[in-house]
Amino acid sequence: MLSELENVVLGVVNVNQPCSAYRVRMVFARSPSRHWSGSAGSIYPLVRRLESGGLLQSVTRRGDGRATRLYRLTRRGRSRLLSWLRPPLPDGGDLMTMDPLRVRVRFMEALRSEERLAVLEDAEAKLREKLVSIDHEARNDKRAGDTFRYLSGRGAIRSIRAQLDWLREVRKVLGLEK
Amino acid sequence: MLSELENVVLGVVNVNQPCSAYRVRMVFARSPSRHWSGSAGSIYPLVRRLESGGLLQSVTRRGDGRATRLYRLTRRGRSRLLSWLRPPLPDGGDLMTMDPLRVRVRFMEALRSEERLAVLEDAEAKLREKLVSIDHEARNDKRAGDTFRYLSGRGAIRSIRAQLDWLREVRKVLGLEK
DNA sequence: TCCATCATGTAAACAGTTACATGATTGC
DNA sequence: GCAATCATGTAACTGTTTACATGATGGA
Repeated sequence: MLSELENVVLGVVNVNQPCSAYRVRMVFARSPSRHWSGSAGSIYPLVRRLESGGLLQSVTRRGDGRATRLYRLTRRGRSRLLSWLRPPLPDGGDLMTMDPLRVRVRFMEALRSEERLAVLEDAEAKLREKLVSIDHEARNDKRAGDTFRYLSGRGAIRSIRAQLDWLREVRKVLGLEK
Repeated sequence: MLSELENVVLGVVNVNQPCSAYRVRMVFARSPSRHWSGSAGSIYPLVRRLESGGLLQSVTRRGDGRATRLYRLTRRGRSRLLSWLRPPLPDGGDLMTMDPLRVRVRFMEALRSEERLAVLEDAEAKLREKLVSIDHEARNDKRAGDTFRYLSGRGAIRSIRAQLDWLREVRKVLGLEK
């Protein structure tokens, strides 16, 4: 079984073929989510692993002096990607997102009322800011015709909006409305 | 700096004081999210670590034959919990959730149209099922007056509903409406 | 008496991060 | 000539999981 990151890397290479490990790193580095850092220490060993497992193949671009390895999916690599993508999806528990804000609110009882309000306001400000930048990106993706990147961005937008709406519900229930 | 799990354990102990490591494990095991398993291998060394770091203190319940360690937060433990809870929150990028469904849709281009539909339908069914069980729990928490557990559950509900709404948008954009 | 649950722990493995290290290419 | 970016890699560490191992308690 491949890890989630390994499957995602297969997906990234598939979309950017032929694709250097460095480019894979940049995809993660520029991603709005910081879930995977795309650090050299994770990506280079990982693509090597996928190559020696027969899921990726590479050609080394020479002549221009620098040795850049460009990866492509093998047929086996492609069918691995497809079987990860296709149903059955992981079950409901693994499909649930983990929200660091939600876990804080779970334990927020320990705070005084004004501190609770401060947390909620800080969260709201940070989420709103993020929402703006992701919305920008999504509009660009739409304009560029990158449908699947656009749809993924739309998911992120809806998720953040849900967090924002929930924050107002939390305020209301805790009697912290402005 | 404590890890996210260490902070959450501090929160769990705080809410259930005096609290055995086993009970902490059960909180994770029964959680609808599978983000942390609460495995013995993570929890027992972790609480020991927090104890030797002066954030938890324990009394060993004897006399009834079994040796159960019951933990409480020390003053330092409590102030650590509070400083994790209080602003400033981690920035927007870390506040974003990572959604395994969203990353699959990002790469779904590789699938044929019927397969895409099958993925979306599978996701919808699994999320709906999860929604029902979390909604039950949230109602129980509300009835029991467990406000913060209730609010956290409400966050999960809103998050799943957002995923469900997004799934319909994905269908629409991809021309896969029933 | 037996099974589920409560209860504690360890060893090995695994995934990923941080920090370090090197060097070529492109544009100013 | 210099800085930013492209490009590849390793070593040490951290956090967590899986699998194993043990034993007491409470109820059918």
